[in-house]
Amino acid sequence: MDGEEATITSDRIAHELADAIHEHRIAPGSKLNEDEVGVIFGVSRTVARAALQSLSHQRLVDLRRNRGAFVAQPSVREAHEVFEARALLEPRTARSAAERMTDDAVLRLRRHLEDEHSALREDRLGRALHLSGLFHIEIARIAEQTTIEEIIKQLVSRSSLIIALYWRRKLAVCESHAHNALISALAQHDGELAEELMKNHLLDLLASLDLSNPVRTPGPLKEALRR
Amino acid sequence: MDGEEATITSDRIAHELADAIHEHRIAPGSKLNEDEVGVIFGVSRTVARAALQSLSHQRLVDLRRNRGAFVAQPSVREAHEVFEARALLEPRTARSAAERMTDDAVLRLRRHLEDEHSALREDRLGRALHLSGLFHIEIARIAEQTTIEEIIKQLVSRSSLIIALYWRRKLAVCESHAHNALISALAQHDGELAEELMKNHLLDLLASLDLSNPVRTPGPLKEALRR
DNA sequence: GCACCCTTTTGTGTATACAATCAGAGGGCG
DNA sequence: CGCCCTCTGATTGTATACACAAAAGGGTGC
Repeated sequence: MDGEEATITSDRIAHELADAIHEHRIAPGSKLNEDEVGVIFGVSRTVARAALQSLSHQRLVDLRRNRGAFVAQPSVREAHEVFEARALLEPRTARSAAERMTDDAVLRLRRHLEDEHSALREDRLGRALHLSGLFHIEIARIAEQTTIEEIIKQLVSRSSLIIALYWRRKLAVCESHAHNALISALAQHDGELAEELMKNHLLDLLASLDLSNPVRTPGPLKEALRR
Repeated sequence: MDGEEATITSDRIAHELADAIHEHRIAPGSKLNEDEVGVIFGVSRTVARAALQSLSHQRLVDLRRNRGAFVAQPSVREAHEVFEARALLEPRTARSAAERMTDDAVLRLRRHLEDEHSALREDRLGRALHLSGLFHIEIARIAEQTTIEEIIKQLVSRSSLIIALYWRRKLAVCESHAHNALISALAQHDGELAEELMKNHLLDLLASLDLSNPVRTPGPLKEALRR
C-alpha cells in the first residue's frame, strides 16, 4: 500500500497546474494544450479539459473558443480591481481572526512564515511568493469564514498572476516584516491593529507593482511541470 | 435570419439552469441528471456535463462523485457566511456607486425596480426575487468594479438558494422600499447614506430568514424547465 | 523579392461507446 | 421475522472517434 496516485482526478490536475502557476513556473500567456496536459498527467483529453475548465472558472486561465487554454494575463484594470476587492475583505477578516486566535493558530502562522523564509533562503522566489499568498488564506481560515476564505483564495490566486506580470521591486523583506507584525497583532487579539496592518500591507503590495505600462509577456511554452 | 438557437453552448445551458434555480423553479436538492439535461437542451451528455460542472463552481449545484449533480442546499452556517461576505462588500460598493452615479444609471435602476413590481403584481414571486437580486448586481456594475461585481453575483446567486430554504415571512414590500430608498440616495450621490442603507437592507434580509432549524427539503424531480 | 492564397496540419468541439461504481431490490441465512 | 449479502439496473467516469475551425507552411503570381 504505497501509492496514493491511483486516482488522478481532474481536480488534482487543476490543483497541480494552479500551484505551478502560483509559483510562477508557468508564465502568464502560456498555452495549455489539452493533449499535452493529458499526456503529462496520464489521462485523456476529457479529464485534462475538465481541469482547464475548472481553472478558467477561477480566472487562472483564459479559455478561447477554438483556440485553446492560456494562462490568464490580468489587465492593469483587473489588477486594481482585485486589490480593491482584497482591501474590502481582508482587513476586516484579519480583525475577526484576531478575535478567534488560538495558540495553535499562532503556531501554524509562525511555522508558515518560517517556510516562507526557508524558501527565500533557498532562492525559490516563486515558492516564497506562493507561501506568502497562502499566509493570507490561512488568516481567513482562522477567522472561520469558509465562504470569505474561498473568495480570498481566488483573489490571492489572481494576485499571483498580477505579481508575475507587474512586479517592480523586491518586496520580500518588507513582506516578511508585515507578516511578522500581523502575527504579533493577531496573537495579542488586537483586532484593531490587525485590521490596520492588513490594510497597509495590501496598500504596500499594490504600491510595489508597476501598473503604469501594460506589460506584454507573450509567455513561451511550459516545461516547468516537474513534480 | 430568425433563429439564434443555432449554438447551444454549455454556458448557455448553465445560464438557463441558473435562472431556473434563481427563480425557484427548481428546488434545492433536486437531482440534475446529465442525460435528462442533455435531452432537454438537445445536446449530448458531454455538453450537459460541462454546464453542470460550471454550476458547481458557482456553488449552485453540488457534484457528488458517482452520484450526480444536485441543486445545492446551503447549510445554516453557509447562510450566515454568505451574508457576512455580502456585508463586507456591498455597503462600500454602494458608496462607490453613489459617487459614480449617472442619470442613465438612475433610469436603469428605476426601470429595474418597476420590473420587480410588475413581477410581484403578476404573482411571480420567484421572478421578483430574482430581479431583486439582480438589483444588487446592477449597483456593483454602476460602481464599475467588475471583479467585485462577479463576486457579488455569486453571493447573490447563493443567497437565492438560502432564501428558498430558509424563507420566513414575505419581505417583498419592505424590499421594494429599501431598494427605493437606495435609488434615492444613489441619485443624490449620497455615498454615506447609500452605504448605511445597504448595510441595513442586508441585515433586514438576513433577519427575515429563519436560520434556527436546519430545514430539509429533499426536493423532488424537476419539470420546471419551460422556456 | 514580396504578398497573397491554397493546402496541410494541428488542436479544439462534440458525440458516442465502454467501463466503473453506486443505490436498491430480492433472496437466502441466521 | 429481521438482517445481510448479492445481483441488477441505472448513472456517472473516462476514453476514443469524428467534425470542424484556426494556424502554419509552401507555392505561385505579380
